Amino acid sequence: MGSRPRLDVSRLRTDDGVPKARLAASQLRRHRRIVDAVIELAEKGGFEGVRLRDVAEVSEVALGTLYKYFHSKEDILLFALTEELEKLEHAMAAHPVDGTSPLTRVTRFFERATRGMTYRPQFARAMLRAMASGDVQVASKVAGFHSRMTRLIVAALRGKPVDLSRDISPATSTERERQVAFMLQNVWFASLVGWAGGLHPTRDIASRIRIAAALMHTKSSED
Amino acid sequence: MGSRPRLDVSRLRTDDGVPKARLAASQLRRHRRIVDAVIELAEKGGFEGVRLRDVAEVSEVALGTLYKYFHSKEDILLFALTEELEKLEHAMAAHPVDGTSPLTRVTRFFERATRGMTYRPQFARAMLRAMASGDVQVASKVAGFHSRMTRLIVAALRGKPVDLSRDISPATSTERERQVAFMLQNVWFASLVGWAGGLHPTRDIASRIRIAAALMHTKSSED
DNA sequence: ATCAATATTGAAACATGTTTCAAATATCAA
DNA sequence: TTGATATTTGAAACATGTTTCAATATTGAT
Repeated sequence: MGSRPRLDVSRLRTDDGVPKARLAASQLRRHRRIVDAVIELAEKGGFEGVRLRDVAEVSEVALGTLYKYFHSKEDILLFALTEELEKLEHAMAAHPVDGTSPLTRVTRFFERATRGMTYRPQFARAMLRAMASGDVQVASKVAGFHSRMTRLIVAALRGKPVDLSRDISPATSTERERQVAFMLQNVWFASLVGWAGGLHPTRDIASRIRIAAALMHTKSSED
Repeated sequence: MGSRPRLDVSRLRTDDGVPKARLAASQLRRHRRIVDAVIELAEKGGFEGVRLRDVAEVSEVALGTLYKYFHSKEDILLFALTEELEKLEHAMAAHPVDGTSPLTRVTRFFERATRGMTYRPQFARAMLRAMASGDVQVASKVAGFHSRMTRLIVAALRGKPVDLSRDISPATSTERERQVAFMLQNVWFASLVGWAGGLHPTRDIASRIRIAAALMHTKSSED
């Protein structure tokens, strides 16, 4: 919260993750080194494994500089999460999920998303922890994540490829679709957190989603 | 995680919050002073407002002793949350929610629960933050919280008073009821977190629950 | 190439959760 | 009451996220 960096280098990208122009190549490289170092450390030791002094050392950047680029430890992990989401978006655009009913498709979508998260368990745990930090700073980014996920879910419900070029706006989906997407995300997130805490195995995540979708009678996308 | 306290004073209560016998009265008093101090500080400054050095000072207990009674800052806040849940349980037992349909009743139940949480916003934020900490230590307590909430939700769906004397067991509810309860809790929690992060007003919490319940066709408790 | 503006470094300091431990107290059975 | 045992205290130390700042380096316009 306190004082912002004097020079707002941290605005390399907008809050939505859109790259801002006008950034020296060396700065982009520094930015990447930082993120890569965090990923590397998170893969080994999860959230706690990411010690910022180590991040600074691995990425060959001064500790103070880290804070010119990011607001906090959580902020870096959220950035990494955004990159994961981008991968998922591209995968969905290139290879839309198939299946004959919205229920099947949406279930398969979440299976894919879950696999992407749980493939590197420690890294996933670190990102989840960052999301759940409850920090106000972070909450708005989480909201952005949410609306991008909604777009993907709606596409899966409809059985159409996502149109990534199209802006994210409520106009592209019905109220009902957004409500369903909202709930499924809630269930997905809660299940991931439970999984991360060791309360249940990976497989349960998918089954909860399926149950939730079924409960909402996700048979046809309008009903 | 690390080393447990040498002498397990911290087991004043079991993980479920059930008081264990055989505790000197002076220890119970210390325990209470600690919790009260945390509540007092959390009401003023939320999660960050709870500085353990202050807790120690206000409760007139040495810092090291705090850690004989609780595993962490989150642990104390979770204890406070459990107490809130107990209040809710007693309120529901004494004055069951009424309404002619499961949808109405469950909605009213969550309105009551929400009011109980948001009445002291900073305190609520602190408890939510503790819940979301992602700590494994804490995850199992959250699971316990979950099943107690499930019992209350099922009672509301059925329009019967909770039987607090009855043990919490799956046998007391149908699969379907538990699934609905699970999802509503996910939505409730996510909405509370969104509210805590300033993303939306209190009123939206109730409306999301209503929408979620309606989506699941919570018209009669078996259907 | 030179200079002014801007960014990075290195190192120390700070804040706060958590741990440690010897000395002082409290508790309780005999 | 006394002594053995268990608990609490007080104070310092530790770990790690975050901030600060003077000295140094980089960059971009001229």
